[in-house]
Formats: sequence, structure tokens, C-alpha cells
Amino acid sequence: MRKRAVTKLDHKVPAKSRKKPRRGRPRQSDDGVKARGRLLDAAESLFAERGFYGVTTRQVADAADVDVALIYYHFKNKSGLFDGVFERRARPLVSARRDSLHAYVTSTRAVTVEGAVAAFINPMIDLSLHGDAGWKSYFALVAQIDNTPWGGEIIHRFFDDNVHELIDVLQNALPGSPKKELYWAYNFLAGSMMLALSGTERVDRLSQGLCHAKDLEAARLRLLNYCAGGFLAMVTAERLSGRA
Amino acid sequence: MRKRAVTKLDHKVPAKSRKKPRRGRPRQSDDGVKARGRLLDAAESLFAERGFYGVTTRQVADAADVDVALIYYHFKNKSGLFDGVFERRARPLVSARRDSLHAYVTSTRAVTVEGAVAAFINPMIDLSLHGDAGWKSYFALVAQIDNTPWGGEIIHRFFDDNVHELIDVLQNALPGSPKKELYWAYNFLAGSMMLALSGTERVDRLSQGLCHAKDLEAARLRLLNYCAGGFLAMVTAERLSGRA
DNA sequence: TTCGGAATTCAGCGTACGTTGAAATTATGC
DNA sequence: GCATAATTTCAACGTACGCTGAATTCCGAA
Repeated sequence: MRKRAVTKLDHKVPAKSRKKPRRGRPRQSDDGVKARGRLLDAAESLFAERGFYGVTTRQVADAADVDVALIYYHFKNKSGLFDGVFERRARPLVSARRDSLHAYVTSTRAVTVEGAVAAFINPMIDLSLHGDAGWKSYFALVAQIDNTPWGGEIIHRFFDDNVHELIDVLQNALPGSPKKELYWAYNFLAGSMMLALSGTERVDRLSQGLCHAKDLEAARLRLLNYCAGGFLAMVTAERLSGRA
Repeated sequence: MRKRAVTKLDHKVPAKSRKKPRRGRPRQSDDGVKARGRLLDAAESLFAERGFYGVTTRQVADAADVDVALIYYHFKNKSGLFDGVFERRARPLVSARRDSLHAYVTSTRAVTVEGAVAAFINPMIDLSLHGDAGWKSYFALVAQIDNTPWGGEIIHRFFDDNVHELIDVLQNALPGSPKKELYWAYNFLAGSMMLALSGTERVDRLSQGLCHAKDLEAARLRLLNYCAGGFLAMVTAERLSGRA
């Protein structure tokens, strides 16, 4: 080995001591969880840590305790694996948010900004808190590619409908406010929310231990007040100044 | 060539038609701009597009129109190049924000949240709008690594002092409000701000052309109202509920 | 004028990457 | 029971990666 610097991160995947590699289709009683699922789990976690380019297919395969070639069998190539990771959780997330928004508008008499924002945010926080562990990785991954130039395509493909649903509800809460303002405000909300869900513990270190990013209940409460307050302040400022 | 999929992005760097590769130290009249600077510029732009792992040293060298080996001569290795990119603009940015905050507190009689947030945000927006083109890439890069688990180290090393300065000013604007709340609120601000400066044009597509992420004046105005409103709403909610 | 050091190119080392084809083993439908 | 399909491992291909040592050319100080 010749030096091999590049110390941005350095971590071997533990290579979970596979027992006896046996060729061919596995006996159906082999181990409940199928290789495809294990690959998605491993990839989810690794992509969340280092992004698409920072992970090699062999690392994913090792972490999943299967052969590399299985990635190409199940997902065609590395990009396919990435898409698989992304899609698996996008569907349930989008449904959960849609249901949450719908439940809110049908349960209340007069919709409020706070209520709408809560209905949009809560499913994510609840999944991160009480869903299986992969959700945390997934949100970290989404946060990462959301701030990436090439991530737009995927984000839009899966999440735009959801956002338009939110905007529609918000327009009922703030009648007469131009959509343009609501989109801007949503963009700010998205930035805050993704950083809160990213799992990076910036705020812990910044605040020297006063705040804990992992405490999502604390984050939920504050994010709600902050975003609702921001929305209201923005549209009232817009109304007062009467700009387009 | 064997197939070479991985279509997350596909782009060759144009390889700017180097003229006459001449060995040895260049004549001082060769071309004003030194290779070191050209490498930083090229790396800045490429890292901003695809992140640390998504860029190869050869791509950087080609874009800078110099030999790869120069990267290792000037920066020791790929990580060193990355650090070089990061540091070059961090220093002036931190100074600009410090000066801006200082100018604000000395120029006004009673500091406000809005004023403090403006003093913090404006230097970045102004640099992105009126600084040299590299600033846009730089902010895109910062936005990207800020949402990354491994980015914390660098972000903290360069930007924490600045944030503490902002928090101090904010505490004067909101006397009695606990620091904990201010740190949370800053975290939300940071998320919104970075997304706004990231150069990703999410909001353009989302709003179907109503909003333009490139219109930083529009973003500045709204980000200001939004964040100031959020800060105020958050600390008042905290005061009313009287929680720790 | 000389000479050490600064800045550059060149050619290549060793490794790890994404990907594949073939073989092996089991499951499933007729 | 038998053919076919599904799922896996194995061994390798060709390429591109990060990085380096040596050679080359020019600058600047003595």
C-alpha cells in the first residue's frame, strides 16, 4: 500500500463475519430477511453518512453481508441502488404527510398556519422518533441531497405533490396571501426542517450542550413556533408593504 | 470501455486546450494568475457541484489547466485542497460578518432582532450578489457540507465565533430570553439561510416560476421577515409557557 | 555569476473502483 | 418429476483513482 491519504473520513466497514458462503439460491428458511432488504438498509446508512460518491458498492455489500454482485442483480447498478433506497421510504412518507394534512383540515373548523405546519412536520418527526432506525438515516440522506445541485430531480419527483398540498392548506389559513410568498416561506421552512432532521449535531456543539439535536420533541415544539411565526410575519410584512 | 454506468451526473471537464506545456518554473510574465489560485477556483466550483468524493483530482487539474501533480505540490493531498478551498473565503467572510454586526450595534441606540439578523445575513447575500463569481460556488459548497455528518468539524472551526457574536447581539435585543432558545432559533435560521444561498433552484420549480432562487434581493427581504418573526414568536411562546 | 530553491511537467506505481458472465443451488409451476 | 426461473457466489475485466519521484526550467539572493 502506497500511502492512501484522503482523510476526510476513514472507516472500514466491519465485514460482519459471514459464516459459510454457499452458492445458489438460498433455502427459504435461511434467514427471514432477504438480501435485497439488507442491501437497502446498509446502503441507506452508508449513503446518509458519506453521500453517493463517498460510498463504494463493495462497502455496501460488506455491510449487508452479501456479495457485491447482488447489488447489480437486484438494482442494476449503483445509481439503481441509490434510487431504491430513496424510493422505499418516500412512498410511506408522502402518504403519511398527505393523511396528516387531510386529517387536520377535516378535523378542524378554521385552519391555522400553526396547525398546517404541524400536520406537515409531525409525520417526519414521529417517524424519526418512533419508526425503525432506518428513518433517521433516511432523513439524514434527504437533508444531504436536498442541499445538492443534482438532488433536485429526485426531491421534486417524490415530494412536490406533498408541498403543494401544504400550500393549499396554508392558503386557507391565510386567505388573500399570494402563493409566491407561501412558496418562499415554505423554502425557508424546508431548510430549517431538514437541518433539524439531518442528525448533524451542530446545535449541540454550538450551544455547548444547552441544546440537543437528538431531542426531537424539543425541536418539534420550537420549529413549530418558529415557522408559524415566520410565515405570519412574512405575509403581514408583504401585505403592509404592498409589493408584488 | 466496459459500460461505465453511474449516471448520477455525467460531465467531462472541458480540458481547456492547454497551449504549450512547458516543464519547469513558469516565466513570471506567463499569465498573472498563478496555478495555485486556478486550482482553488476550479476545485471550489467542482466541489460545490458534486462534493468532495464526487470530484477527482484529475478533474480539478484539468479544469484549472495544470498538471495533477501540482495539487500535491501545493496542497499535499486532496483533503488539503479541500481545506484550502474552504479557508480561502472563510476568513474574509467571518471578518465581514463581524464588522457588520459591530457596525450595527454601534450605530443604533436600541438593537432589534431584525437589525441583528440583517447584520448577520447581509454580508453573505452581498458577497454572493456582488463578490466575484466564486462566492456563489463557495456558498453552495458550505450549504452542502453543512448538512453532512462529517462537515461539522470544519463548520465549527471557522464559523462558531461568528455565531456567538450574533447570539450576544440577539440577547441584547431580547433581554431575558434564555440562550438555549436563541441557539435553537439560530439553527433554524442557518438551515433557511443555507438553502437560500445554496444555488439550488428548488423554489423555482416548486412555485412553477413564481419565485426565483437567484433573485437574492427577494430572498433577503423575505428571509429577514421570516427569521425575525420566527425568533420573536419562538421566544414569546417560550416565555408564555414558562418552560426551561 | 553562481547556485539553491520554487514551480512545474512527465511517467508511472499500486490499488480500488464499478461492473459482468458464468457457475451453482434452490424454489416453483406444469 | 422435470424444466425453468430466481437468487446467490466466484473470479475477473478494464479503467480510473490518489499519489509520488525524478527531471526540468526559471527566479532571486549572495
